[in-house]
Amino acid sequence: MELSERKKKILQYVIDDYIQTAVPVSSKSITEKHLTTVSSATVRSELSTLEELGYLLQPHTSSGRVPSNEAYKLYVNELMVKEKLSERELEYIEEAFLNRSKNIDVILKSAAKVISELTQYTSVALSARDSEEVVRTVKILRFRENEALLIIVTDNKLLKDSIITLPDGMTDDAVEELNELINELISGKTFGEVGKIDLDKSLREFTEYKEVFISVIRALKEYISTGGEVVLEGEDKMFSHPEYSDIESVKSLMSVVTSKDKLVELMSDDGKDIQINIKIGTEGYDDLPSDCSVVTATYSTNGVKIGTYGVIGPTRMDYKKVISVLENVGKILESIVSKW
Amino acid sequence: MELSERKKKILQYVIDDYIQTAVPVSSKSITEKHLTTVSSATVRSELSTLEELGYLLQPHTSSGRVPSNEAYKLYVNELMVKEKLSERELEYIEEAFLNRSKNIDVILKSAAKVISELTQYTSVALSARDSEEVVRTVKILRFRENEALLIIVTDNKLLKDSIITLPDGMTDDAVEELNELINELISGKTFGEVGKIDLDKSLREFTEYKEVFISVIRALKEYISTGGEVVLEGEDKMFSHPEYSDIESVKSLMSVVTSKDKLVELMSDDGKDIQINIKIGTEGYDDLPSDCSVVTATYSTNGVKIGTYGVIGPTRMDYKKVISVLENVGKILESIVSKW
DNA sequence: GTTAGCAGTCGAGGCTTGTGAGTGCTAACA
DNA sequence: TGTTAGCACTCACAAGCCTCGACTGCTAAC
Repeated sequence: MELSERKKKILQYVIDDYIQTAVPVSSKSITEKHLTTVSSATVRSELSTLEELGYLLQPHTSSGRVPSNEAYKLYVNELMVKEKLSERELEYIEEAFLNRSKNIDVILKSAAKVISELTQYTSVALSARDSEEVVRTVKILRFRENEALLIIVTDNKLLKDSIITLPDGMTDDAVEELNELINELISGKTFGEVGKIDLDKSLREFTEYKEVFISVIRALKEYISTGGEVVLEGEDKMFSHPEYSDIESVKSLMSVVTSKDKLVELMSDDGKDIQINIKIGTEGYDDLPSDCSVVTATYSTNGVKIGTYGVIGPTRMDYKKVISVLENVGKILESIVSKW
Repeated sequence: MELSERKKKILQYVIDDYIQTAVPVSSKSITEKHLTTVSSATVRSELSTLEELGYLLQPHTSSGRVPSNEAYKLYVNELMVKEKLSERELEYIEEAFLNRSKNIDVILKSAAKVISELTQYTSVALSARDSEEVVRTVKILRFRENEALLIIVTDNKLLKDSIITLPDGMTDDAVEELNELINELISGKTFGEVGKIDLDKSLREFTEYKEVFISVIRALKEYISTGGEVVLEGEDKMFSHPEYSDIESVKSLMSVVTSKDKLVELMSDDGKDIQINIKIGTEGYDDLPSDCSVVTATYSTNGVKIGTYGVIGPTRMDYKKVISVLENVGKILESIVSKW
């Protein structure tokens, strides 16, 4: 059943007000602030229809109305008026990525920070570690007699480095040779394929510096299997929402947000082909308080994921703000990365 | 005034019990659990003397006693029986640092995690960024046409790397030359001295690749001035202490713990010449709840700081456990670093 | 379809009371 | 002088009760 225009308006008022105040919305307040042409009794009858349709809930008989999860879904799809960010906010985003390193960890951190600052919600960033992602090159850079940096460059042009140990007496030429061999073996392969490399077989072809070879492959595999970095920002912002004013709910939020595995599960997109993913009410996630929403956005250039960013907060979340921020951060990130 | 042996014993019982249960300790419980040879009335009179001396507090007339900050200080200095870690715990620490990178960030993270896991308190790790620390070498490693890694190696043998951009057409020889020039300028200098380098003057001597030179120096200065990495672990553990069961206290704890500046201030040692630093009650730190303690340990090899590690928790903290863990982590860390 | 009026509902906050744990004091004893 | 039993006293905490006020639902009239 399609809602009448007036019902839609009223529902929108209820949701907007509730998002702002966190207090159940009464018929009176609607006639005072928005619909001054009709009386509260009229609004009341509309409200009770909306309640029958499942869009509104009443915490108890004599209280105002609160939006249901259904209502929020309708809101983000139809009702919501998208918000434009202010000049200041846009500048703030730009500046955060100015002069920035290409190291994936650094970018994750900056993005998470910007998102949390602008939305005032707890934000999370996951570096994509897609098994379909292709390793472009691997480089071994020796910087001391016994130590070298292993740099992994992937298709999305972001980097990750880690330190490996070289055996005594290894010449620069040997390092170079090893480098070439490893590249031959690995570059062009997806993460998934690298994970399946048969060490024994490869070792037969390359016998001289087995240990280094093994440790390089191990570092690579470890990097791939750790499933991406997770960055958290603004965890203290959780406390500012009245729905999380009891310890128990904050505790459960925290336990999810500090556990990498749970977070990754929560931020997985549903396989839908949309860029921004909104989970309202987070039914099915037992660890979370029931009145939680998660909004995530996955950014990519040329079909290769850069990462997934998002915020976590109460169902009564300022979706329009959050979505604008995520969209704008996404735009800038993608333009920066594709410039390289 | 020196306390009698029995008073000391009783004080110790009170503190031990209170640390375990978080409930004010009654005279009766002491005679039941520890001092079965005397009556509760006797203990009561001892308790009231201890209270007069300022070691005990009574939340209200007719409740048991709670240790004062003075009592905790006495406790950690004299009364406390040091705890030995179990075999399992020692192994756990060892394993955490096995096969570990020398990158300072990675080490910080592991250490913070181990400390938090074993003590069950929120733990914090600061990488030392001592202005007295000496830069041993700086290395520019080119890994792509326009990009290079800048690696900073300091006296404590830990590393930090960041990415810099090279101008088009720069030859490998030029990079090498730049590398030498920068090393000439910087190696052997302390962080403090590097910070004071006069860019203009140095530029006169080196004109060819000004921009790269500037960006290298800037990266160095930035690294030095950011004042060290801060790692936080086990923030969710705060919730398990009954003293932080109201939102306000958790909020204030969180606000300190998520702010780098506040944390650094809090973890500064008092300039005392001891390795382990205990702040009880944290008077003077307005941002923290008053019933907080911070125990920190600064590790070093050959007089060079590796970092400062610690836990933050309620005054009613299991000091003996915390101190043992910090000592053992310190031992292993120092032995690992000095092996290099 | 809209409105005013009125009774009914329910949560929040304030007040009262009962309960029990724990102390302080006193007087007696070793 | 140290120790003990006994008893009156104190106080936090929880349960129960009451009042207040914000809303709603319903009804009858426009």
